[in-house]
Amino acid sequence: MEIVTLKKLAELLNVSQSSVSKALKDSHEIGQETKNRIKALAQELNYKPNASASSLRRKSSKTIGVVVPLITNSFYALAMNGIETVAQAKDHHVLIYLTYETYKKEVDSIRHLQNGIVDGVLLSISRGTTDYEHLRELKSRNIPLVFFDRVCESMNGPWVTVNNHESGYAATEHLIKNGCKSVAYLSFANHLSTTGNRLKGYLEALKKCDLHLDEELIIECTNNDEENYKKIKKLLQSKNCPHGIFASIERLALITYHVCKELKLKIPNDLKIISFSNLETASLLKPSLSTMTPNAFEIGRKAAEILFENIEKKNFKGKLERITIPASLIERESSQLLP
Amino acid sequence: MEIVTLKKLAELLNVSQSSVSKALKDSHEIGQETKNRIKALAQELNYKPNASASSLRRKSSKTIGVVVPLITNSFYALAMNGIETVAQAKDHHVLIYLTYETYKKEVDSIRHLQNGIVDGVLLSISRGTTDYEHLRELKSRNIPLVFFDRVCESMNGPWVTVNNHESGYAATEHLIKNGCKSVAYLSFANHLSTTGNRLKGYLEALKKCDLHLDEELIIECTNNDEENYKKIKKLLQSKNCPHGIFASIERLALITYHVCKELKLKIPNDLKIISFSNLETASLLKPSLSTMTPNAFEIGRKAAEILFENIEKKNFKGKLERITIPASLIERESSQLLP
DNA sequence: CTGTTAGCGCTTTCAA
DNA sequence: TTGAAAGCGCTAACAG
Repeated sequence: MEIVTLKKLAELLNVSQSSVSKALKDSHEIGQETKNRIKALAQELNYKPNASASSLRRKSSKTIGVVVPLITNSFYALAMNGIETVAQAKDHHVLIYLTYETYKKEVDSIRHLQNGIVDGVLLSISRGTTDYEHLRELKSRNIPLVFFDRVCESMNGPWVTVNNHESGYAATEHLIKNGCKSVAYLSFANHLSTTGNRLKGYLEALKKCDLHLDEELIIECTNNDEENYKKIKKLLQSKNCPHGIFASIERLALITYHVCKELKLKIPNDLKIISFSNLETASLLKPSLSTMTPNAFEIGRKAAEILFENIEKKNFKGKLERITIPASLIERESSQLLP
Repeated sequence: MEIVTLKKLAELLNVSQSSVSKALKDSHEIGQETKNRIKALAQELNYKPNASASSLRRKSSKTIGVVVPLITNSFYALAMNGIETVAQAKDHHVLIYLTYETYKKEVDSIRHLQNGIVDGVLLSISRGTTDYEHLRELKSRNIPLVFFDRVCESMNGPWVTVNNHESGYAATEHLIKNGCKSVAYLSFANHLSTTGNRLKGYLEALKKCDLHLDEELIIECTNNDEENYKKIKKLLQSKNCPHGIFASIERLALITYHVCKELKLKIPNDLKIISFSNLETASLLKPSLSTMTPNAFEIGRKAAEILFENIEKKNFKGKLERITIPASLIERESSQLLP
């Protein structure tokens, strides 16, 4: 089966290619009569505009790109829904790129997006990224960029994220109030704006509550879950074993649950836990997991909204929107105060 | 900042545009000397090939599209990893489209993919899809299509999926062997190849085990979780309350857990549960959830592999690959045989 | 080894 | 209201 192009339609109808193009876009320059004929044939032959050609020409594509580190993280899955809601209203497609927390894939993705393929980009930077040249390139091509969740504080761009510092503070304070005399922090990539600020909140809470800061209670976790498991196990077996654990990301809380199972530690009796998380099953776990829960949907929605503002008035230098949306502390069994 | 194109590089270096193009592709037609000069300048000026232009010209884009109903489902999140592994090896990008279980978004996505933007498509069809015209269009444009997970049995295409019938049988039989005299099936869109075949397996197991088939124990669930909650609650409150429940998808098992919590039903004492699921937290739930677990990564990996076979020998009519990968029965507390 | 040339399919002046 | 023509940036066949 032959592929139908504007040219072919034009030949078949004995009109010019440009008339066909205009007619299909409902341009006022074309008479109703001709429009109808053209549209009818296009429909019949199942004409589909070639996306590459039109974006090459127009340098715009009715598509936005979303670049995220992982999708096995409930936060991103939910944020995506918020993004989609807006994109749909604006009649744009959404392309998702996964970076798997690596710098290389992030650069690749941004580069792929750099030419005509999208009108704007939403990005949550990956763990491996410390250099931002690829983002500057993107901006230098006038492709609007909005950070969400993990933002780049050293770049001059709009963003939407969680109130990480305050929430980190609140989570730690919650554990202390519920009786923990020592609290460990399971860290993940402290250079990231999210987990880095959660750490700051943790430190601040220790100070305010007059708890001694023990460096050994700050566990540096990575993408390697087996290692994380070992580190956490070691912590919980040491005589330095803390009363409470604050996990900076949900994966680490789950690993802690597994370790406790192995070591037969009772939560919250032997150890209290709270975690940043959007996990749907938090309330069904044994014991149910106390969480600091970001409003993922809203963060996605708002970021997309700002992106479209930037796309629509590309040349207008508006104010720099940087929005912080509070997370909610949801107290469940894992951090319960015991009688 | 000016955008750098091949033409500009050519002018600056006093060579032809085609030489630049070839040099950057490391063509053997170009001398080492010239190559070096060209590459150096390209690097310096931060040249980025225009993806639209080159795919318009080559009619190939080094990109594949993956269209899935949802990403808040751990199966798809994991399958994506398998797909990515292959795509990466083949030096292709992956674009993800979410259909949110709707026919409209599936058609939109497939149409968007229909021109030049991708070299091939992986698809798990959405709940709302019953008409396949959009897929025929895709094929008529010679864009290879491979189904994964939810396949379209009435279309003549390759696929990779779970052994749904057998697994449905095994899950049901497992409940019966562990003492359930009656088993309910939480269905979801029986017209889908996955859940439809699970239902068949369920029915077959009832028959083989001489259990009476009670139509009222087949609960038709939808995308509306509130309604699903009500339906399941009604089932568990009725005098017809089954001994066991087999959930066709993981969301429904979680809802059942919530209902049991509300009704203070003890699992597995009052009710045993097993579910199709790739949920990471299955073993941490209270009680831990018995699952029939598809090999999501492998399904994604294999589907991508077949897609690339199709892309690479586009005109070769190879055999139609239709692969079934077995799921694993993982017995946990929720379906335990009681003493 | 290097360059010339002709488009890919579409949009957009500008002229009729 | 319609059409002619130029060109987006790149590739590839062909010539030198």
